[in-house]
Amino acid sequence: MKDSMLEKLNPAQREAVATNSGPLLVLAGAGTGKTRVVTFRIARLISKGIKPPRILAVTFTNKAAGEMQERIGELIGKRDEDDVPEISTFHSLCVRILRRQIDKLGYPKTFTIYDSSDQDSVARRVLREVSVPTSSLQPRELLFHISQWKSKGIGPQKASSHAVTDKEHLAAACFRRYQGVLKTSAAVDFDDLLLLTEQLFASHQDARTAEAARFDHILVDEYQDTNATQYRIIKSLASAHRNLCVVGDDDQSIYGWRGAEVEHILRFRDDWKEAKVVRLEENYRSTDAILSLANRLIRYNKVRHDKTLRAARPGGEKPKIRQFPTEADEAKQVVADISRRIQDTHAEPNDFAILFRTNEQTRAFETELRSQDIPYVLIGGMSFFDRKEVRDMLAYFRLVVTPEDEPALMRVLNTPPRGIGDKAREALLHEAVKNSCPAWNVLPKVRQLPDFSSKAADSAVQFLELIKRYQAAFKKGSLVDTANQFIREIGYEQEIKRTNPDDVDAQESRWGAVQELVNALGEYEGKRKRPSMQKFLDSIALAGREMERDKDKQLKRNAVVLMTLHAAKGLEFPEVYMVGMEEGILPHHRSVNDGDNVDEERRLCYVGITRAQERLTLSFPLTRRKWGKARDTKPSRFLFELTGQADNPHAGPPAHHLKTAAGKKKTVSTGQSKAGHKKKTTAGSSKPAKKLVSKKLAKFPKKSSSKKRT
DNA sequence: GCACTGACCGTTTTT
DNA sequence: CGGTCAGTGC
Repeated sequence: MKDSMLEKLNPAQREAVATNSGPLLVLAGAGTGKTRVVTFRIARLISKGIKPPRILAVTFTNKAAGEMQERIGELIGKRDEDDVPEISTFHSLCVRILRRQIDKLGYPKTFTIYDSSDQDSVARRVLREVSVPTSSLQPRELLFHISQWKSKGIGPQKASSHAVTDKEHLAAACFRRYQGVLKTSAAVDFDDLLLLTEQLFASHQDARTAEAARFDHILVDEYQDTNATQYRIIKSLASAHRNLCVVGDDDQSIYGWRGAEVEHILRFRDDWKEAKVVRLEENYRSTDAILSLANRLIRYNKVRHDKTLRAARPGGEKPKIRQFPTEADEAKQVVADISRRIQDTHAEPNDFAILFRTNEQTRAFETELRSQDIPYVLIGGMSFFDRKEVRDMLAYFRLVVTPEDEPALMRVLNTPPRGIGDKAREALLHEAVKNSCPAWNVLPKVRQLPDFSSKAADSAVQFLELIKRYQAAFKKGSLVDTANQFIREIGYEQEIKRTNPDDVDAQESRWGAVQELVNALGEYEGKRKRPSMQKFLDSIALAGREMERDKDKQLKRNAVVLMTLHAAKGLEFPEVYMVGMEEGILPHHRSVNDGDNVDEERRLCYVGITRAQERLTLSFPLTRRKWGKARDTKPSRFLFELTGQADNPHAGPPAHHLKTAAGKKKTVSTGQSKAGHKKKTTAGSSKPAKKLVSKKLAKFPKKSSSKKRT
């Protein structure tokens, strides 16, 4: 990269990019060119003579990592696989460290990574073993507490001293056992990846220095979402050279529920006293009309760095607020609107994003998009890797790599059925617990267990032989060929046919998924220099739902994007639809009821609004079906805040204004005009604004917005 | 040991 | 409404 490229940046951005060494804090609002600064900075360091592998950039999602990699590639030209900066998520970074060092903590190097369903099965087992009825502590709750502790760096030994409620004490007691099961199963969960890395650094100075010495420069994106463990890992890695650049925005902190603490970004200079601070406050992404809504909304948050983003793009189309009778109508009209825009304007499907608070909301929109033949991508949600047949195959693969993996063993021990039933399975587990060894180690001895019939024992031994044979085979031959042979020998295709006797569609779809998985393995194998099943499984565990196969990529390149607000962080779209803007959804009722998390919901809303570049539509249905029954909804409080209608709830916006606005224009427009209306009619009503507005809005359901602007 | 049936219950967000 | 799980019959 040439220094002349710095001219493309504004002074603040240039300052951030051109700082060569020492700690640097970039406080960057939404759309101020954060990612650009990070990528330019990396490119510049390389041009100043830093070897690319000496640079570590940490991102929050795999998607962000991939995009950054691509942009840096554009800036510095394509390089050899071994001569690029390490750009990864916290979790991938920790996996790499642990694959090198975990034996120091007494784990085998072939550990597996458990996903939430594996965790769930461990939790259930633990609760049963200590005979805790699920009425006093549910597996979910246990996992929730464990995860909370782990994200604060609290291990099983320390947990009980942090427990307050009865459930927490119970959970703390189970925590030790849970961790024990994981260890004997040679497994780590997502939180362990971070926690164990931190523990490794704390207890093994040599490992810490060795890992820290790999890098000269560290950059962390989305720093506001860093939790205590992540913070300490970064501190360990950067403390020697102190070339640490963190970039973030406290207004976009939306992972508090996962242990993220905004304090880390607010108190950066406590630990890095000489840190330079650069603020980016000029927003290039959104029009002024959109940005002023966002600014108005976020001011309702009490605790924040006070800052106001300036819009570099004046004017713009006024954002719309729309309401519909039901959520089905909402989906229909939003999709119709998109379809119309694609036909009438130059807009392409990938100019649009539909953003949700919860994954469950996507269904209606998917159906609608499919029936309108508009291509779409659903980010997150139920993925290919959640399908039963895919999970089955992956369990077989996992077992080959890590036979101690108990959930994998339990999953496939009798899939397809080979006569090993509940009784035998219980006996196997019981024996494993008794000897505190992996269930796998019991398999050779099942003939001695009275609860194993000779038939079950025969099957178990045969199963053992099968896995052992393929352990050897996968080490020698090509992954794909071996996998195909493995699957044939398992007899999975016949099993699919047997369990779906009259449903050819289901048979094809299931078997197709198995073949897709093998294809993915093939693509992986073709791309890597040193492919291994273990690394393939790692990438699925870490990237999982975002892992796209090349074929999908082509297909979905130009598609409407459906995703949650959380998943939308860091992205931008010309046209954004935020749907389900109602109380109970955004803010989510769990955030309102269990604690004071409305501020985080407000930030979530803020993140959504600031994704939009040109055009923003907020909508909600007047009723929502839940468990088969339709229930009335209330518009989200954020709608009142961002339109300025919540400032004085007792004066409230006048009825006649809303009537005209909603009736004539068939849309409640937002923006500057509001102030005028509001002023001249404050005398109108003594009712709280919310009630009034919601009532008035309710009178004009299902009217599509007109083109009229204010 | 295995498949089918009805009662129950109710998901925030993610690596 | 739709997925999960315990209980029942073969």
